[in-house]
Amino acid sequence: MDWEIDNNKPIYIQLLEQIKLKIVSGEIPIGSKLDSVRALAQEAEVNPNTMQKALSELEREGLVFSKRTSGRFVTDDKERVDNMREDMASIQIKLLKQTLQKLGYDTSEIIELIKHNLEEE
Amino acid sequence: MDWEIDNNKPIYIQLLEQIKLKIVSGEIPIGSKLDSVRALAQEAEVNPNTMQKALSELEREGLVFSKRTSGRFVTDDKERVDNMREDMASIQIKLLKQTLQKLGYDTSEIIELIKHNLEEE
Amino acid sequence: MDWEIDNNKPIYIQLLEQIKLKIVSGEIPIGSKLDSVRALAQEAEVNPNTMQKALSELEREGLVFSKRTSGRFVTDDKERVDNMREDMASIQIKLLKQTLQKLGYDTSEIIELIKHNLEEE
Amino acid sequence: MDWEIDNNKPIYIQLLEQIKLKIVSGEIPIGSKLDSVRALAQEAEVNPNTMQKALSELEREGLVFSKRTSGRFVTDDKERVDNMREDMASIQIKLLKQTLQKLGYDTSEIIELIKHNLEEE
DNA sequence: GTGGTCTAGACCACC
DNA sequence: GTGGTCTAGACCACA
Repeated sequence: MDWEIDNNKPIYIQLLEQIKLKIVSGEIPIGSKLDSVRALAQEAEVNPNTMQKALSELEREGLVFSKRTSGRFVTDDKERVDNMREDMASIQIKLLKQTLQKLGYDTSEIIELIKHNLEEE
Repeated sequence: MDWEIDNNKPIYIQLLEQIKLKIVSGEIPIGSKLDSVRALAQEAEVNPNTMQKALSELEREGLVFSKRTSGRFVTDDKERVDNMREDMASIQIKLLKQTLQKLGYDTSEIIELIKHNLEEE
Repeated sequence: MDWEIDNNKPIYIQLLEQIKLKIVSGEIPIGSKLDSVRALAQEAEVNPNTMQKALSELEREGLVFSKRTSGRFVTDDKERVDNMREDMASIQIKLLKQTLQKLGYDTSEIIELIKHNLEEE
Repeated sequence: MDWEIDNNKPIYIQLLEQIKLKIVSGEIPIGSKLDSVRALAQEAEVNPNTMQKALSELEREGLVFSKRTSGRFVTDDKERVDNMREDMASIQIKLLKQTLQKLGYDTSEIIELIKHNLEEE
């Protein structure tokens, strides 16, 4: 697992987001066991408390659950994960649309812009 | 000018972004005079210092300049504003692309998704 | 750290300049940790906000970066610091040259003048 | 007379400095009559009050004097002007020396630097 | 009246 | 404890 941490956002949020992305994208399969907090923390070079906070948050969101003694697991609720993936995509796209509209682009221009930007490189 | 402030981001950043959007979208015309710091602060119901900070940032970005005793003005450099508009759009689109890729969508899926989401509503 | 504040310039600019000088001259080593905003402010006998403003500027210039909870550090980019040192010197010299030219001295006179003034004392 | 005004310094200071330079450099000859405040203000595109302030200041410094009804004149005290020219040069050079020393250059390095910078271009 | 600076003091999230 | 943000209120030079 590769981690990218910068100083502009709370670290635990960054951890949270990156784990979340890996779960919904399937890079971390549903039902699989996560490494220990300590191991993850070491890997990401953060304080274990910080990693702990990220995981607790994921638990709150239902993406992850812990079995008392055997560790933490990714939820095995495929539907939930799939929905989340679609929702995240949909939300991002709508936010983009909003922003571009505020910038004064109309719908047809937006489509043009996106095509142009997606194609290049 | 209408202001929307929430608690998820520093206020001065939100002010900054909203003014910026209005400038690049043309809602505030290039070369025009802005209201005084105090007036804007009152309108947005924030402390004058906070508004000042937002405007200073805009000044750093070259979107705005101040004449010490006669007020603050939007730059009259049309090209700069236009470029900034395009850049902002382009950056947003690329960020979306990145996020969707991290979510595991490939380029053709991304295009499908966007079409689907833009058309609805 | 010794501070010299007068009333001819904004305080935060003076703080900024003095810290900058100490960094580029190596008096404050690259990569080292700065005292906390509060400590520095107390030392310089200014309001913490004023010191904060000075440090934020330095951060904008890339000479310093902050880790939100562990403090502020001098950049460890030696090249950047060295370049800045050279640039600052070069700029000062060119400004001097300009001024002396405006005073009506030609290049050879300028060299004479400088020699004369540098040697004495 | 060509004027360069920016927004980073008090305008009257900029006017003052530019007139002063032109007097000590001889561009405006000693004993000569200055244009009227109104004419100068128009030329420099500033408020007459501002130009007035600059000239008053020059008067205080003894570089300029006014004859009740016939206008303002540059002092005809050649020695004073010459001294001022030399002093200004000398002060600038000493300031440069100080700055470079604070940047950590020793005297021989300073000479090298200056040679290098003066020769180029 | 304008932008700009400064202080004092408070609060917050983060680690 | 750290940096960061925000408010309230004051003062200044400039035009």
